[in-house]
Amino acid sequence: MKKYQLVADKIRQAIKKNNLKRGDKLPKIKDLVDEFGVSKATVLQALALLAKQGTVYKIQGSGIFVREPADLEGYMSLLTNRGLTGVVDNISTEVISIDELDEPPEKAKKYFEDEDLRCYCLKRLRKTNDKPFVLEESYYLKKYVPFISKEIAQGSMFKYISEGLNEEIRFSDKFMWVEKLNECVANKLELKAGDPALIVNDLYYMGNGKIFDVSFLTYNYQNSKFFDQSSDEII
Amino acid sequence: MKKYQLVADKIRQAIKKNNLKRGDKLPKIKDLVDEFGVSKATVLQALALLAKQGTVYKIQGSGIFVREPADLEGYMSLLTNRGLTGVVDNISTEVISIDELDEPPEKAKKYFEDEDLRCYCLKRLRKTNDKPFVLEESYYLKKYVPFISKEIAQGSMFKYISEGLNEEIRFSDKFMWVEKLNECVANKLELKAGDPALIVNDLYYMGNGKIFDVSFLTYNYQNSKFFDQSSDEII
DNA sequence: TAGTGGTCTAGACCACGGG
DNA sequence: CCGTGGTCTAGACCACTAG
Repeated sequence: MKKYQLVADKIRQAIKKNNLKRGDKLPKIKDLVDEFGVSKATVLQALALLAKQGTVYKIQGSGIFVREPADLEGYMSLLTNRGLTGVVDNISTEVISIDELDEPPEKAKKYFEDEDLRCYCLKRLRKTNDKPFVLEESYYLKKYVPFISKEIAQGSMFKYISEGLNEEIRFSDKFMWVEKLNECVANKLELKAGDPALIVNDLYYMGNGKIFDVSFLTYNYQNSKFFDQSSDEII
Repeated sequence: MKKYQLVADKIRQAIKKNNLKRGDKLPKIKDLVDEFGVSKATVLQALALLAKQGTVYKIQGSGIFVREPADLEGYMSLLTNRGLTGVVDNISTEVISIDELDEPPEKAKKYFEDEDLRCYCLKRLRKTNDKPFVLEESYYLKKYVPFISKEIAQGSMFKYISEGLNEEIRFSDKFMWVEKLNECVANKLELKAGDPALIVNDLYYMGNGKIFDVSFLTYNYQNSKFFDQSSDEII
């Protein structure tokens, strides 16, 4: 565990413990430096991490403040590459199919840059409180994800990749649009043909810069809403 | 202009000038330090900025590489708080109405934390290549945005606020969902009642942590698609 | 004008990737 | 093993906020 992550965790805990709310002030940087016995740069890194996650913001000449989202109940983060966490409760997963392909269909193939295009095609329906909210169609290169079983697919693929395979997801590209559902997809999502849906096309990159996963997510418009907290801080 | 911004600009220019493509390698950090005559920390800050903008990525023990989005033609960034830039061309704006209110409607009012709730309500229809792609309904607190004219609203509100009013937009919360359009909104977007739309509810914060703008954007599903590039780098 | 965050330096040492 | 990025330190000085 890196020092700045530890410091970030401690600050997060302190916010929770002291029940600090949006706009409440944190100790000044110098105090954090003394309290945690680290250098200013390390505290700044920790604060950068927290700022990126939407937990705090800094005002030059004034202080560090808690930035708490008004109310995220039921909203899910579109943007962190960490799967679904926290705000969406009672998630269950129905594995529809796991196929092994010599190469993915064109819509996914065009993004991969490896020669060896053998891949898994995984289709899942994910539910929250028994209501379907997203239909997933994912293509994983076997080169990076050599094995997927139904049991694995039942859980978090992110967790499996990072912990089970010890591969790191470093960044992602997302393409999003809205369209009308066709009957087949609509049925799976318990909607009707012509109903609206948000489509998210995700490209996930390994630590080496190669795409290992191309996914297409179709969200049920009635059971999914999203949030994002952005900040212009770098450090 | 800060040093790390200058360094970031120079690196960006070098990528362009040398026609570097996705996966191409940049000089190592030590060389960038020497070339620009700054410290390692400054180069790291510049690279953090570029990483955040999706321009580069680093691989420990290997190097710094160009991260170029495959093809962003026609896609717009949902996430930068900088208005619409670059990828969407030929933008025109039709100002529908500018009203002065003693307080905003409840859906916007609930987010503001100031006592003085006098505000402008600005409605605009934005088009790309003469096709409507988003209907905007924005509430600006007069305390922070004391004046809006039709001429101003015709241009970029972001530019007006940052350059004209010299106020800084520091961060934002976004809430997003998909719904079916009602007839009135559909007409403005040249769609039909019941057609799908992406709704984005934006909260924009000033440098002092106060919300000054609450906006509701309704996107035409046929004329708008979005992208986001994320990375887990902090610095 | 005091207090607080922002930028920058110079350099030490760690950790990972790839030949 | 070497080259490269990652983390961390200690401290100087700048820039902004607010009373």
